[in-house]
Amino acid sequence: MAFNKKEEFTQKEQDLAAFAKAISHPARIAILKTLAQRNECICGELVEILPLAQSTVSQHLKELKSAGLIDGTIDGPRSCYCINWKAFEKFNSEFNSLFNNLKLKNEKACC
Amino acid sequence: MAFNKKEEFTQKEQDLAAFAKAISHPARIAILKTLAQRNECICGELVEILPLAQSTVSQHLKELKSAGLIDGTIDGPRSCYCINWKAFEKFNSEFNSLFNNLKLKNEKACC
DNA sequence: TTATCTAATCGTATATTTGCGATATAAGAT
DNA sequence: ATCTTATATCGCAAATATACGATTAGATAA
Repeated sequence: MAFNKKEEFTQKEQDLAAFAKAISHPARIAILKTLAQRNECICGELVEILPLAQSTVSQHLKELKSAGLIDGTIDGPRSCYCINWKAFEKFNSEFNSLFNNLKLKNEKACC
Repeated sequence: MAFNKKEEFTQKEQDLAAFAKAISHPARIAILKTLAQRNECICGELVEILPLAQSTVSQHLKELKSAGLIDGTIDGPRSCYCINWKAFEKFNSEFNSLFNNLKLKNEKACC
């Protein structure tokens, strides 16, 4: 691959893609689902729930955090995570404005 | 990496992740956006719009098609693509049932 | 202090993705 | 039949992602 061409696209396209990339692994979906149900969750609980090693879970949490989908705070020797609902709202509204709004106009059959 | 552990998760988690993976690149977002606006589109038009080589665009189209997000038919020497809105509906409803419904109950502040 | 417990990071192996040029295929035009 | 034209596929190189064990760092307990 000569070069990464991602910067050649619009910021909205990159943002949507980045959010989608963050939720593009079942382990991260499972993490978010758990956080959504419990409102907050300790890292160790997630390690017990998921069929993955502690280091791998930690890596997935790091990705979700750096993508802005979750927040985390250190609580003594452990780490507490929760969902950043604002990021989900932003994704939802951009996804809708891009696809769901257009859908209403264009649902006629095609190829 | 010893093994790919994706099959260890639920089917819903895998389906959501697969859809997200399909839209996790700005080029594929741009393709879908164009198809949503025009209802259908010839491959060559997409190649002109995107800052990518023809072979790369073709590859992205293949991924979108095998993920079920678009349909394509051969029209003489060219290929016509359009969005499969059903796939978007399914993603939307699963995404909402997983996150947006829970959000209403759990929006209190946390970590 | 030393020991323990929790979580993050490092190092590494392997798998997958991204991208392009070159080639193949298939339909239409000459 | 040959020449375009449009698209798909192949083959390769480089970049990223996935996963784990080992190690490190930080807080509490003994």
